[in-house]
Amino acid sequence: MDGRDASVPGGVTIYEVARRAGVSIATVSRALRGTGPVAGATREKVLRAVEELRFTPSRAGVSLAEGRHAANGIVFPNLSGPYFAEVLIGYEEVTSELGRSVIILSTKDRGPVRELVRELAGRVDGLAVFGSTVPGDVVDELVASRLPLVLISHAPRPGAATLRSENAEAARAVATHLRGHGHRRFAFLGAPYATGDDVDERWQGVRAVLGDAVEPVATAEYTVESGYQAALALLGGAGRPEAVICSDDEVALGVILAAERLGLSVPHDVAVTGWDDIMAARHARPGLTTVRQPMRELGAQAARALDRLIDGAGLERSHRTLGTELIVRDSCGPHPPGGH
Amino acid sequence: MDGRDASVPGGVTIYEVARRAGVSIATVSRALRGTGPVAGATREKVLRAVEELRFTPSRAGVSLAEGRHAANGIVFPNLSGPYFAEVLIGYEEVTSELGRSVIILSTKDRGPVRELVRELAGRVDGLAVFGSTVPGDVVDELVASRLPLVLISHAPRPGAATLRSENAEAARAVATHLRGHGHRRFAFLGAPYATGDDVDERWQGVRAVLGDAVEPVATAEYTVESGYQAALALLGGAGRPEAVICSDDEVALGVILAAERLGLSVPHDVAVTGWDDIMAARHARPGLTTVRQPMRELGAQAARALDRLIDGAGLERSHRTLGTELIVRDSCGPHPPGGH
DNA sequence: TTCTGCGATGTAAGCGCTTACAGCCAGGAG
DNA sequence: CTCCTGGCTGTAAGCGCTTACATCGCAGAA
Repeated sequence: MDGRDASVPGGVTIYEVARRAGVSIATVSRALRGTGPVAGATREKVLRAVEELRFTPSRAGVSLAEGRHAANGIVFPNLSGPYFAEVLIGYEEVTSELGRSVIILSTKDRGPVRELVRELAGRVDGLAVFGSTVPGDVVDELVASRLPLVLISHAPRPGAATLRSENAEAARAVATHLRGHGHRRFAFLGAPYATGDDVDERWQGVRAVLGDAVEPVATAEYTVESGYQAALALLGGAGRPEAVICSDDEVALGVILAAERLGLSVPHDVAVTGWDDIMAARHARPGLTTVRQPMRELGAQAARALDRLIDGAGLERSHRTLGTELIVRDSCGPHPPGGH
Repeated sequence: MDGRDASVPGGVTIYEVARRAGVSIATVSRALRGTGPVAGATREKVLRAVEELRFTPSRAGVSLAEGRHAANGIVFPNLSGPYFAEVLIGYEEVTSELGRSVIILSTKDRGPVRELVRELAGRVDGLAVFGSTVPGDVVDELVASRLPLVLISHAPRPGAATLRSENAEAARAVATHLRGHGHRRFAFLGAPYATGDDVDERWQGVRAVLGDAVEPVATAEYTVESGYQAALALLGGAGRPEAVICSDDEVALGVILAAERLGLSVPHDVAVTGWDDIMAARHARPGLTTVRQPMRELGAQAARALDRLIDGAGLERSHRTLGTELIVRDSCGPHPPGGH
């Protein structure tokens, strides 16, 4: 006679538990949540009935009565590379610890993003959104709706908390380091980028140091494949740059493969740097010089910021920037032995 | 205490829309959902009011009234490597197309898995669960609760649909191919494994062909790092195997790195194979011979199977196996030029 | 003209839960 | 012996929505 216990349709309800335990539904609720006093013997009866009927409170009923969903959302473009996945790991871990579920939404190759985001917004208490995954006016709408909102890797925006890693300074460090190796002609691989996004900031930082010596080059996506393709063209032609600064580790790994394919040695013939310090950067041959970005921490902090916004009644609209670190390996140029 | 927000985040309710449009809430609902007839002019008024008030129906209210959550869950151990992420991509895409949200739960390093899974089960219409992420009795409980359930990469289990990729046959193909290269002493890298899971099936297949010529070797995890560590020990010692069959591409990439570190040439000194055909397998040097597993398709089919279970009233409890394909590259041994 | 049929709309009953409030029943104080 | 107090429990009012059913006009049929 046990029906479904874990879902709305046809599930065991609190009324059945109450009847079985011989108490009222209020008592069942109090016994289960620990709100209000319940006599020991009564609690026993209730718990037994719950066990026997495999009762789990209907989430929809609870949400409606409590006025909260106990769920947070996160919107990202895709999950193909390590970057978004790592951020998601951090986000899910903290959100889960805070007693909320995580609802995901991927926007890549998705038509009705506006509708999907609205739908998502309607079932969460707060939302984390990666920059450039959602049209600006949709973000405006979210802000206007006063939904607790954290924008990740997005330029500071009034009305929403933003969280990102430091870009410009690290980009200058990369450029300076490369110039220290004696390189003179540079390419920055990673466009197209939108004003104010991470890649744009990196480009601005690089440009600030290298000026006209660096040329921006577009890639189709931030993947090994597109880095490879772009690099084949870039390195195969005349006027090959001495160093390629990539906006992303995966692109950089593609560049290294292309160089190898073209018979060029990295870093001797061409230096390469990446960004993010994904796992593969350490294992690549040569080891990829890159900028370490605290990906999981980004997700974790987004989750915590959201939590604060949610029960802090939306007062704190902070803009936080996490530190990054230049990780020098072998792909950027020869280093004295023992240096690491 | 009377709450500040009378409602689930979002604030504006169907009542306000109705008042503003000068109609009843029933009409608003009908106009929005397209159920029942609504005069053109009325619909206009309603839509305008909705627009002006930025109304989004409260999901909890809808769920309660409809008796469904319009959300499906997925439980995986972690999201670190490409495997689970790829499956998740396929799952999310299809689930989203079917008009449901995706709620995720990661179990790795999580204490109260039982509670978390129960909680999740209470807010979804169906659940996809990777094998070995959840204790057996919790699975039993889910089955008993009659929640639509798809077990991914799990041995067929009465009461739940299961979905996996073919393992044993492909494993035999790998073993046979390696033997064709003339290798004699093998190691299988990837334990510890549980009876009936993917890795166990692969091991059984390999063993069926190679018998005592293959020795199982444990790795701590399925990561590059642990493959690397395990291989350092395995290849550094005496009696080094001529071929290492890995249960996972990431482990295999770690083995290749370890071989390089030890000054061994792949495949000349030691052959290596992987499993999954992740992106990096193609880009590795040498290219990694592996078994292609349709990761996204696994997720997509899980989503579709779940959908069928949900509105098919749980009739179809299927056990499906997706085909895999041996992908021969250079890491398994020398091939005649122009071969593959 | 009266009646019928049907499109358009409103009314109200839930969906499963939480919780303010009221009621009840000891036992101790006065 | 009465009154009060405080612990325990029940009653019932929502939470925001969907939808069966009732109602109301109005057009076309008789």
